[in-house]
Amino acid sequence: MFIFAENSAMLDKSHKYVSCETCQVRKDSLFSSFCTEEVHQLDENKVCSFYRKNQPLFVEGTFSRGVYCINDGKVKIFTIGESGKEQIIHIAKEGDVVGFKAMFSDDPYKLSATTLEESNICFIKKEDFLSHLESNPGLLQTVLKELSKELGERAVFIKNMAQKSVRERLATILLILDGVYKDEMINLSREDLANFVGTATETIIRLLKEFKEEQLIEIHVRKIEILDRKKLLREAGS
Amino acid sequence: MFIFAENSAMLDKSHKYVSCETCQVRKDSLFSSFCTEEVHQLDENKVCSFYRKNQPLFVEGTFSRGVYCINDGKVKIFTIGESGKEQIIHIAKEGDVVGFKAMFSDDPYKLSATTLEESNICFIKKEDFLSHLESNPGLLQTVLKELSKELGERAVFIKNMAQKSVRERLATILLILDGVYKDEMINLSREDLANFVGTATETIIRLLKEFKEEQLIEIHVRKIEILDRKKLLREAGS
DNA sequence: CGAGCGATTGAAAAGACTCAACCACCGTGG
DNA sequence: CCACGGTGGTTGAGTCTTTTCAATCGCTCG
Repeated sequence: MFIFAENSAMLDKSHKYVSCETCQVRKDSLFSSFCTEEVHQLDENKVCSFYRKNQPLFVEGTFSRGVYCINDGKVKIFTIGESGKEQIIHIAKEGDVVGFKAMFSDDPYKLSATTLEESNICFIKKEDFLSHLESNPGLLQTVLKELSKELGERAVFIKNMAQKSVRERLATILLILDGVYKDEMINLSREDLANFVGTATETIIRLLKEFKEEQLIEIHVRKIEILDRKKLLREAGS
Repeated sequence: MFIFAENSAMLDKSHKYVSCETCQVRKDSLFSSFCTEEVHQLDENKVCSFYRKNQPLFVEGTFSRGVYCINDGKVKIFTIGESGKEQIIHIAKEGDVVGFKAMFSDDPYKLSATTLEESNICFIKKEDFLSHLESNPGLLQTVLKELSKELGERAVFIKNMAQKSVRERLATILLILDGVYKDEMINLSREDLANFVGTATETIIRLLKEFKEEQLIEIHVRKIEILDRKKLLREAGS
């Protein structure tokens, strides 16, 4: 059923204007602390857009004009290496607010963001976001917390990259993705997976096959189903 | 002359109480925007301590009680992997303020900090720091900027770990250390170097030998002198 | 003087990468 | 309706970097 969902109209997405008042994901977002009045202001000034798969939100080297609030869909955050190879740093999902880190310095984006699937994403102008930040101590608190959380996550990421084998890293990343994709199955190209794990796509394919043979995962063409989280965690070596 | 400095009294350090008013490194620190009154307050409440080599400032898993302002010395920031191996994330130097990231969440430290050499370090209590943060928008600005800068640095670090060879990574790290140690020579154990580069100490030794043979560096027992920054940058592949 | 730690070297083994070829699926256009 | 081209996925084989393990060395400290 999962497997064929893609072929049905069930999961088709299209442009829809989402009001912040009724937005289901807002309560988990940076803006969870907003009062009715603030939500209304947010709603007035945002711009809600539909993105197809593989459309960029922003590109490293350019300057921030505002933040992106993901209402629905997934976005990869990555940077490009010398050789042109992407390194994915993070996958953002519904409820995540993306691109606000670059707003606190006058430096250009150090990362790029591109949709991984069809997505509905709202844009909030830099000045609006900053003015909310000034007037709402709760938002500031949340932002500081988020920044510090991400710093911690990246330290762990660095450690994983530095100390774990590719096999362990793949297991780790699959578990992270399991959290991102929640009730859906993981749906990433082999190349994106490789660019997240930091390895070659061939290696990813071979290791996925191993995991499949060991009954840790099931592969449905492009989608990956986690069968045994406990064993996978053991494989991840942490 | 450099080489023998260690044996003379010239570089010996000892405890000294540094007044924030006259502190030479404050102007480059988080507290650069402070007015006379604020500097005075800072001075009143800080505690200045002398640390020998290899003393911890804080340990991952414990809770933050305040921030550490390095007046003199170097501090490694690291996390411990499953196998017990350290992964160094950052080396902090004079003027750096360390440990304030953990203060914005209620989570324990995710990183540890330990001195790499004899150091003079001031401690500012959490409540004092936070109260300055509330009353001084300039400090908040600086903190946000710093957080976003570090997030960017860690993304680059991840990319380097994921995409570069050990040799390239060593070159990269040597250049970073060159910036940290400025006019001094790099002075780290092979093991610390390995834990920064993310490799085995034997590999570090072999690669340092190669770099030495290629006239990129000179090795004075434990200290490393950079001879050719341009070539090293080329080796670093960026 | 002996213990012990950090640095060094050598040799063998393993993990991962590269390259090249091939396959499978999908949408297009004739 | 089918051949075509393109993209993404898969496989195999050979190569190379890096790791691991074991042994040695040199220096410092008690």
